[in-house]
Formats: sequence, structure tokens, C-alpha cells
Amino acid sequence: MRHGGSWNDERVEEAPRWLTAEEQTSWRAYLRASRELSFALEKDLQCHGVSLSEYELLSMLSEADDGRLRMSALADLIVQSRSRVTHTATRLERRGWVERGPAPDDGRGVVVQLTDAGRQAVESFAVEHVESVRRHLVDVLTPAQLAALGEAMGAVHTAYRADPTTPEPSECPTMEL
Amino acid sequence: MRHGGSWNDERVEEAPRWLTAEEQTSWRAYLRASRELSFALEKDLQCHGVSLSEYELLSMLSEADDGRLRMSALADLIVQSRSRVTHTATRLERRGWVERGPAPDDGRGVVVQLTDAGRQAVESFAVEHVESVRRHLVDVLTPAQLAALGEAMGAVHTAYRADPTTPEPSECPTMEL
DNA sequence: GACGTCTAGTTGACCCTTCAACTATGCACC
DNA sequence: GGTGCATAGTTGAAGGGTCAACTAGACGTC
Repeated sequence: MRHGGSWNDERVEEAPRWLTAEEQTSWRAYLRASRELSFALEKDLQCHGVSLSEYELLSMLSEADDGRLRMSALADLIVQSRSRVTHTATRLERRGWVERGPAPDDGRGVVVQLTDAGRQAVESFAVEHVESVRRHLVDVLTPAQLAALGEAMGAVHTAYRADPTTPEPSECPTMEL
Repeated sequence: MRHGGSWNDERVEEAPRWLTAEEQTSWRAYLRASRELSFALEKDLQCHGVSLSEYELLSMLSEADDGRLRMSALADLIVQSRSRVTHTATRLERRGWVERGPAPDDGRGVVVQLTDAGRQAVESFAVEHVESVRRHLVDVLTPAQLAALGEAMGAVHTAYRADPTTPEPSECPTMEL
């Protein structure tokens, strides 16, 4: 592993493929701006006392049939761990914005239901949040740029779905001190 | 920009501008994939016992002259709050990967210095991390897509710099329980 | 040279996320 | 119909991030 000695290819161990200058530039630009973006959106939302992940949960519910969704469906939609959704839902439940009930078809399942107060809340956030998304993302790009961004991220998503995470179970090889 | 003022130049209360279907699609694609991406990168790094933000800090230091940077420069480079950088640096210092010292030119300042062990550590992470970035982002896009992504995010960054965060101090207007 | 203000960085408390158990139900298979 | 395993969701502790308060040095001004 330590490519000291004769770091020759006994078999595997290809030469590390660094990023080209262009790749590096794009990657860094992504890294920087994505941080800034989530920072900005979070901050704008904060006025209303909700985090982005709370907003997303409520938002998904508000778009769902009858304002209800299974926990796991919610987790998939907003790309968060089950556990995190549980905690978030608990917080929102305490505020009276959602309620939990058993899933009719599956004894293990839990359905989250948006309450009237919850719907009212999301709707009151939505306008300003969309404004925020426009200000920080949509309106600063040309339609073509935005479309290209969406397309690229779509490809990232597709790749991720195909292979969510690659380190083999027995992996995590070299680990010093 | 104010959209050419095509429809409504009234000073007050414009109609809420929702996202168009295309805008919505792109925005959602971004939101989803950016979560997945940071998730995947974080997970791959986790093998080595560092988080992405720790890695970035070390990485910036390793690229800097003499492996040293001011705290504030570091914070700007990796787009994190001062406080967060302090905490992260403290953690890395405990592991012996960085050291803190006073800034020569400014009595208030602190410079973070990458130690030998620290440099060795980053270098050992780097190969696999780049691999990870390739697998989840760079290699799943065409060069043109990656360039477009970088360009779009560059524009997001520029806009953010111009106006980091917009809620006026007296803002956060309507706030119901 | 003392005052007010601004910038750099740290600290600690609180909150959110993560992670590793854990419960409970569904499902296959013999 | 019991055994084994997979899935759904929860829990609590541990760790990282945020926020507001704080220390301390710089800088301008009178």
C-alpha cells in the first residue's frame, strides 16, 4: 500500500489517477458553492424556526396524497437516514405539525400525517423559501445553466443508486494510529 | 437580475414566483444528488477515521506554503464558520496532525501548521479520496457535463459572495408558533 | 494615550446527527 | 408452525456544529 520501495504493480495498484486541472477546478467550485448554498438556504429558513431538513419533510408531506407518507418513503424522498427522520418527525410532532399512526397494510410501518397546523405552517414558509432558492440558485443561473446543473446531478444520482457506496465490507485497509 | 421586469415592476408584494416545472426538476435533482454525494464521500473517508471537513482542512494545509495557514484563511477556504474551524483544529491537534502557533504579524492571529505526521496522514487519505470523488462524481459525468456543473456552481458562488445572506437584520417578519 | 470599535479566535452550552443496539413485524422455507 | 432472516422503526449515548458570549489585540480619532 505504502508505495515506498519498488512500488511496482504486482497486480492491482494502478497509478493513482489524480484530477486534471479542469476536473479539480470544477470539483472545487462544486464543493465551495454547495456549502455556501446550503448555508444560505438554511439561514433564510431559520427566520421561521425550521431547518432545511424539517422543511423538506413537511414539504414532501404537503405534496403527498392526503398529506401522509410512510416513514421509510419519507426517508428515501429527502435522502436521510431512518433514524434522522425519526428524530425530525418527533420534533415536528411536538410542535403539532405532524402526527404518527400505524400503517394500515404493514404492522411494522408508521404513517406520518401532516396536521392542519402543519399544512398552514409549510405554506407560510414556502413562499419565502422559494424566494430564497431563486435568489441563491435559480435566478443566478441562465435557464441553460440550471438545466445543465440538473442534468449533471441527475447523472450523479443515477450512479449513486446503481452503487450507493463502494467500500467493500472488509475494506478500510490501511489505518495508522 | 430582476427578470427584465417583464410582468410586474410594482415596488410592493409581487405575486409569489413559484418554480417552473423545469426549474423544480433541476432544483430537486440538485438537492437529492448533493445529499447523496456528500453522504458517499463522507462514508468512503470514514474508513480512515476522518470526516470530509477534517480532510478538507488538512488538504488545504498540505497545499499551502510550508503547510501553514491562518485560522481565518482556513475558514474562508473550506467555507466553514470560525468556531467550527476552531473545534475541528482542536480535534486534529489532539491527534497530532496539526499544531497551533501565534501569527507573526498579527498578535490576534493563530497559524495552524501541518505536522509531519499530519502530512503523512493526508497523503495516505488522498489517493482513496480522489478515487472516491471520481467514482461518485467526476467519472460519472462527461467532461462537458462536469465543466457545466463547475460553471454553474461558480456562478452560485459569485452570487453568494456578492450578497452572502439576504434577510435584513430587522427581517424574519411573520413568525407564528 | 485613552476611548470606542472592529477583527481574530476561543469557549461552553445546546441542539442535531450518527451509530449501534434493540423491538417488533413480515416473509420464506422446510 | 417454528426457525431464520430481512425490513420498519425507535431509542439513547456520543460526537460534531451552531450560536452567543467572551478575551484580546489592532486601529482610528480626538
